[in-house]
Amino acid sequence: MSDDKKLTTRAENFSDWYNELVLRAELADYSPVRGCMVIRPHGYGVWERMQRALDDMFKATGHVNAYFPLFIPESFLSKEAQHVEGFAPECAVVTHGGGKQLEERLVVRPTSETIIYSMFAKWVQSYRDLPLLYNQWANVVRWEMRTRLFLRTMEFLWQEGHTAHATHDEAEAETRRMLGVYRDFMEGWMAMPVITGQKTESEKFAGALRTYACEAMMQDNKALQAGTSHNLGQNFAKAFDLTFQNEQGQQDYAWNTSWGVSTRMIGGLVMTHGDDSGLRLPPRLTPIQMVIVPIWKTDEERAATIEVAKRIAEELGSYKRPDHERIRVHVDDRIGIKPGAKYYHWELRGIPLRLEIGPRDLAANSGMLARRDTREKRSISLDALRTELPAILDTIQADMLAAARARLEANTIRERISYDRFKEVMDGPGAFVYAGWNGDPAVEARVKEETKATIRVIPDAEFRSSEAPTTCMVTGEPAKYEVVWARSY
RNA sequence: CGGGGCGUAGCGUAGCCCGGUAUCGCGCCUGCUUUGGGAGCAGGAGGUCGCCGGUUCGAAUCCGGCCGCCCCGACCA
Repeated sequence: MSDDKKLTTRAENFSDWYNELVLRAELADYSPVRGCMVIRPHGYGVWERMQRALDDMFKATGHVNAYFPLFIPESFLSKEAQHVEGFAPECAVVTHGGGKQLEERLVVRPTSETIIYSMFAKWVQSYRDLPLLYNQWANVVRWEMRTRLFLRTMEFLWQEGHTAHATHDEAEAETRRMLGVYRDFMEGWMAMPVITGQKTESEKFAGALRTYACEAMMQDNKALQAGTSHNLGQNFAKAFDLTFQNEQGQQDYAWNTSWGVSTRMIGGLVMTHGDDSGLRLPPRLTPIQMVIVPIWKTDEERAATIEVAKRIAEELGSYKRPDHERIRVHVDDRIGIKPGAKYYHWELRGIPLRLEIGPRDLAANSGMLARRDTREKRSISLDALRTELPAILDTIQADMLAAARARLEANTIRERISYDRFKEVMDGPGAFVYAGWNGDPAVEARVKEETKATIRVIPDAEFRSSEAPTTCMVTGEPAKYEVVWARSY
């Protein structure tokens, strides 16, 4: 795809901007199958970085990976009433195989609770077998009516954690622990600040006791649910006869949790950090951290600058360097393309650093280093790259989080506002609005109907306002909770 | 599934009302000259005009049907 045209700006049309950016930065493309996308190497490279970081965090919190089948017997889904009600309408179902109609239809997993807990039931007899702390990296299918690249596709990639515990409290602690892992990942790796909290009844997972979520604010001030963690109670254990003998010798149902994040996070990354020149990738997740653009006039200069560039790339990226000192460098040695065109190319793709090396630099053993996030450009000694780059990348990572956090705060409303004012805000610029709620689902439904805004979360303590709201924004009745309202993806 | 828009070369488009097999830009290929913020010139390749049918001597264009995609709604990670 060509790089020569300007992007639609975010102000002109945020939605067009997003679609164009995803396509032109070569993160993904539309596929021949409606609602399904192809994740291209640049996008998949980001996903691989995400997987690696998260997988390390899961392992460090005691989890192990396993893999369960893509196909689930249709009857499994029906065993948990809420679950089937929530997922049946969006399931793809296999009716034929090998040219014959199947005796029992197979559902293509929309999520794997049922098949995983059916297996857990086989493996657990005693409290000594607990907890089971499993995770799987997989694809799932949900037959969506309306799709958008990364944000909602019919097939998507994710990880789903599934655990079984002896007590409610252990399961609750696990649910909260993994929500914290997600938050750490989103803030520490994606540089995307989130609000954590509990979902209301109407927004919780089908079959869960409680659902917790990480909500991030996109640049159009809409919320993106970026990760969820569910305390499933004993609902699935009862449906799949997942029982164990406890210390007292009695049979008891296990307590389950499940938690997941998906390729949707890549959409969140784009809408958190992208600008009108293209993508901006945080250093910890970008497939390429620095691109070197050699500049020359003569053949001799070309040979010399490319040679130096390649030597630097090899040194900095050597597998012999310790992991935290290794820099992912790409040399753009394409011939016949002017340096300026290369700058635009890599800026569109969000590469955090660009090093320009021309004949003048070579003579001084230096290069021009440009930051994608701030567009700052300065001279740097080539000998200093090795020692300085890790700190520069850390700075970019931190600055991107700080900028995103400042934007979140600038578009958050905490002062008491009237419901009329709330409607204006939602119809206008949008915001995260902290307000009192009387706890009535009917009020929630009415606000959604009238403003398209929903309660994103009942925020965790650290996010709540210093002075709790006393009245419901909509009815004026005493407030039961402080909640965060916003339109969402 | 309701509302709106659109299908012409890899991408974006003109032509369609007033039928005569296709315009322009970008990209791509070759050569030469270029290369510190989107190169220039010359030559060249690439299209069953979404699909099926109808009208006609003749259809990108008119008529009927179908399919697909995008956007807005209901649903949703």
